[in-house]
Amino acid sequence: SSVLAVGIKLLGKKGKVSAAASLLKSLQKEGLEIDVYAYTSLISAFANNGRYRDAVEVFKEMKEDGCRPTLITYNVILDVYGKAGMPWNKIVELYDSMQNSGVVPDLYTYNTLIACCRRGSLYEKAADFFQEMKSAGIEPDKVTYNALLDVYGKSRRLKEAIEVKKEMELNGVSPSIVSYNSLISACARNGLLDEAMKLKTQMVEKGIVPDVFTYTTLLSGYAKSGKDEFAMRIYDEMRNIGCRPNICTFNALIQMHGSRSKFEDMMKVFEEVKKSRCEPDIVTWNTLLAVFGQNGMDSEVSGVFKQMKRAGFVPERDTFNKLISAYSRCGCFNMSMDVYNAMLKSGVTPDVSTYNAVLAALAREGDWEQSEKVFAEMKNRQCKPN
RNA sequence: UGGUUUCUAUGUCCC
Repeated sequence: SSVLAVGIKLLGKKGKVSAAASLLKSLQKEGLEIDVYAYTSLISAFANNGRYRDAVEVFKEMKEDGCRPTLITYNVILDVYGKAGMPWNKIVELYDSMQNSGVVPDLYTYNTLIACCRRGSLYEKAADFFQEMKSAGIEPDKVTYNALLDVYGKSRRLKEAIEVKKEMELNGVSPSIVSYNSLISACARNGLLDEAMKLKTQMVEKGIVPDVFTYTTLLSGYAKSGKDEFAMRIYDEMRNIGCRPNICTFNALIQMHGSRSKFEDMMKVFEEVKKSRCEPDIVTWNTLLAVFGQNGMDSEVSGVFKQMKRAGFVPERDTFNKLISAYSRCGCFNMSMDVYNAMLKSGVTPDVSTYNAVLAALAREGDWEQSEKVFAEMKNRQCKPN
């Protein structure tokens, strides 16, 4: 069975996580008892491939199978809950059940819990966990500080984020490239590009070389502030110093040009992606869909959707949401509803954004009868209107 | 430590 865990891990690393899952299933059918290592590896494999729902399913199955989760299993699934954007009470429930079954949280647990607080700007909760771990005698490490710093940054608490940087320095943990990138991102998010550039200078003075994260953050920050020339200057600088743009960098450029309706520049970047031995990812496809959708270019939307599927992408909820909205904005009401039905058929659960997009489409069409039905269905499915 | 876990960048519905 240890062999199984290693096999699952290897398949997961290659992105063949479905194969890993069926391997486990078939061995189980043959009567092999699946151990906690194998289950945990599979959960982890799903998580690394972004398939959080499947990861949670495996966690449920392992418990039904009578297999007791270990500390590591809990740590992995906590991370999954955070990345999947599970509601906070679910995360707390999991943390409680972990402790109730006698599993003692470790450094990783706390780091993961703090990282979970980034969603929803739960900086007070993060601070509580930070205290709790210290009371439990666990020394925060660089990941702890960086996670906490990032929570503050994402909660628009720049001052507190900077305080964390000071505190880590006082405790003998030097801010790393992650710390700087996180702070730069926090500044950029608040439109403080001058501050962001100062931090970049500071990191260089400390001997830290800006990386593709740094540059992409700054590029997108300038783009969002409407300072396209500065954004392009950043892009030039990164290439001049030999920092290779990756798919995230290209996506930021595609978004920048697209939002200015500079379709030719946008498609040039899209071509550049292929030239650079990069593969378009789900963000690339969703960005293109959104841009064409918002500009009423329905044949382009369909073309992109086809290309995306040809490239082997299985549309997820985000994509469906964007398509529903895109077709509706293009005046293609029927197409928009077809997408909604296709989404339901493929087993993807609508979320509040889906319902908002569908309701908006129905509103544009003036179909208030149907929209009342959808609104009722939304409440039936326990989906809270916002 | 038999193998599995934690931190930073790009896209996001409605208004």
